[in-house]
Amino acid sequence: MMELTRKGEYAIRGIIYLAQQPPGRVSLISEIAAAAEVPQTFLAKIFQSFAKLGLVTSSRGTGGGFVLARPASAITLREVVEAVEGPILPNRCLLGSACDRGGPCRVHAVWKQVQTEVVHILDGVTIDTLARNQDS
Amino acid sequence: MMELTRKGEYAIRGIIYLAQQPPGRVSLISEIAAAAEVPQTFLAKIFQSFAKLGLVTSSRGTGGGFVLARPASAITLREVVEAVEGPILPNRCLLGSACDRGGPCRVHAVWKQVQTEVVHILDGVTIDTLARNQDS
DNA sequence: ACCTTTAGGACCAATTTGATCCCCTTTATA
DNA sequence: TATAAAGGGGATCAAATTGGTCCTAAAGGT
Ligand code: SF4
Ligand code: SF4
Repeated sequence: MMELTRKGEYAIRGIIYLAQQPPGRVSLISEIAAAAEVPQTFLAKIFQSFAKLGLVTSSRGTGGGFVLARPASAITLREVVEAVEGPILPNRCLLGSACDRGGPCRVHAVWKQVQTEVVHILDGVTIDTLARNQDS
Repeated sequence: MMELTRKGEYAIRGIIYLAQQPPGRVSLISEIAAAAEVPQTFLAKIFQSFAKLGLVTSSRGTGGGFVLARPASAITLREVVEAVEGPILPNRCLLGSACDRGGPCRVHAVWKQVQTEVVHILDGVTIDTLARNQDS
């Protein structure tokens, strides 16, 4: 239950690589894909989502590629995950106001709590933390 | 992300109904399905899982049906969810010891934390709590 | 025997996931 | 102003998962 999909895993690996580059350095999608060991065309889609959400800046043409749009310390794991997997939502009923049955039941509050906790954890982790190498 | 499937939702609704019955009262799957508004044959499968895991006791033939195998206060929401959805596992790498890539990365610890938190929340909720009606 | 009720497996349609391909647009520069 | 080098976006597709049905067998009561 609650498994991250490949897309989410790839997204994280990809943006971590980008965060490990010298600030301002432009990376090609082919380069990122190779480094993160992810199918290139698939990763391209993922980075399109990133760009649309303003996590990364993309530029086309010769010399184009991707750069982080903000410092890695200002991008949270939650943003990255939600960019490709959609909102953290343990139960559908957390989106629509009420249940399709007779009003929200007691389980509702539990899912709400799960959602809150997970969001909190993921909000507390920034990409620069993840990008730091094992050593130190 | 992290959505409970129909199966999980049905499982919870079904076992809550069972918990709301007078202790020892045997319920037919048809009765539970009608009350919980769940496809009967599908719910039957779910209760089979419950039975195999010892959450409910089943008996066949005339007068047969399902009863909780333990008091509702001794069945946690986690048990119910895991019975049908499998273990709480935010990332595959939490199951196999190490990653298929170069050893567990820093993200690993985050997923571990998510898992621990969610398990903790779900372990803290018992079915009798959920079964109590809105009033009081 | 016969009816009732769960057990278990086979089976199936719809959806989601994981991925590839192709053509378009943008941009630098020869 | 070609032309090559990127990314953008849509169509498409196979595999896996989800959601659900059906049928037969086994067990238990009368
Ligand atoms: S039954 Fe409860 S948990 Fe399920 S959808 Fe309705 S309010 Fe949400
Ligand atoms: S890259 Fe990190 S989070 Fe992903 S599977 Fe490997 S250890 Fe787990």
